[in-house]
Amino acid sequence: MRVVQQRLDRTQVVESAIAFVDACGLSELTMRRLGTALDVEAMALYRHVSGRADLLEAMVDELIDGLFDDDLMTEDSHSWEEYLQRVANATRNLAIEHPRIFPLIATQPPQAPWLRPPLRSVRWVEDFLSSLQRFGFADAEAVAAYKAFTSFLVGALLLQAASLNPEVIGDEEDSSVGGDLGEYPTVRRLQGLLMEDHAQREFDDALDDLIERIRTSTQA
Amino acid sequence: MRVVQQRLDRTQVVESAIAFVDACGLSELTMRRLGTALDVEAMALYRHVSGRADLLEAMVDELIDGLFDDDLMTEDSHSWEEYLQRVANATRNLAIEHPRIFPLIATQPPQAPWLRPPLRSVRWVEDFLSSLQRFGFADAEAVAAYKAFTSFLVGALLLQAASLNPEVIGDEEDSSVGGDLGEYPTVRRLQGLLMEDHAQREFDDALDDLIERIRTSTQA
DNA sequence: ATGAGGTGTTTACAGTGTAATCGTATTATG
DNA sequence: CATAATACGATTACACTGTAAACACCTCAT
Repeated sequence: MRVVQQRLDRTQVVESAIAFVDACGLSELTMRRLGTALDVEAMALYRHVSGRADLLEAMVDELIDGLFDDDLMTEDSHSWEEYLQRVANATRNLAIEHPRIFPLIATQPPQAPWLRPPLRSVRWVEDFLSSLQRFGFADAEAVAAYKAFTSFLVGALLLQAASLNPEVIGDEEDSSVGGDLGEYPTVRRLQGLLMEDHAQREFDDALDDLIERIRTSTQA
Repeated sequence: MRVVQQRLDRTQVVESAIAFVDACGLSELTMRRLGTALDVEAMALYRHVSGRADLLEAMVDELIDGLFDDDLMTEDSHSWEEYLQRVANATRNLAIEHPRIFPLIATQPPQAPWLRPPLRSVRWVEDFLSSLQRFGFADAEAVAAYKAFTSFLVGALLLQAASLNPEVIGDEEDSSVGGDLGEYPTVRRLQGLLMEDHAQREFDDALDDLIERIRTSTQA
């Protein structure tokens, strides 16, 4: 966690907070506890962070801007379809690596009303829109694609992250998870199918379909 | 809020909590404050609710089960497409009427791992699956539709609710919301388009597309 | 009338975010 | 290098949170 180091750093605070939430969950994150994790009194954090709200915002910003460093993002795309696929999978990796923080990314009020989670930084919107325009998208088409794409990501990945969350209630191995299910015959019959995990395939299918939708919408 | 009444009621507690969050936001909801809103000491709430977490869960359950009472849900659908449209629009109404609670609906860990927000009650899954099967869906098709449909709803409506949230940061009337935007020429040029609100149309379009996707996927 | 639960109140306590103040270590300036 | 300025962490303090425990009352079946 914290090595021998004399001076604290905002980056260090934020990264430790991310690690802490990954390990213990968001509700366990406390200024005092994060302080002891950094071997520092709680009030020391306020030199680098204006408060808990600012810390949460900084964690989200850190992760979202860290997306640019994903391997998928380091090389250029040769088509807008490839670009969308790279961004989608990089974001998916993020959701899988930080399932307890992703709800925050999806939920925290953005800095401007037109910034949409999870691509909620001006830098990302610039990259997204300019990339699509580089491949011939008109203004309105690029903006429409941004909105549709962010909606898709939030929907697919928030539920993916939820399924990875350790604090989900019913994870007994019993097949009759919810109790009797006596009045719900269809659910009981299909429970096996409901529990099957095809998240990766469903994600890819939905993404392919979104790409197809964007394609026909820009051709028209 | 609370009329003259001698005995408190769990329903009353939960409904008051919903009204309180609608009015003041989730972070303002406090046992003490909800108590005074009900003209009661905070500890009295614990007779009807086992704690704050239980209260939040009860609020979500109340709203989700209340979906069945929406006008759109009272009459039967004559096709699975119509059913999906009714459920989608009823949920959309819910998100619009309670934008400050919808993040909770989308985020709160479900009672079983195979329950997906926002249709996160066994009763709703039963209704959804059995309805689709009534229109000829095979087992796996109905389950796949449930997963795709819930992802769509969460993505579209969480961002819709966020845009309605009063606590969004930048709502100055200034057109240069985020600051300079000097290094982001595309964003600056398209900012007007980004701020335009076509939520209803985008929702309908995405829903139509999802329906089309489900149709072709079940025919194959 | 009498007992027994159920319901609201009071008191109490550990834990939270954070404002204010105070030394000290670090850095900038001569 | 010496000194002044500043940044940083520690300490203390306070209002507020969720909730456990004990208490008093009201309601109601017997």
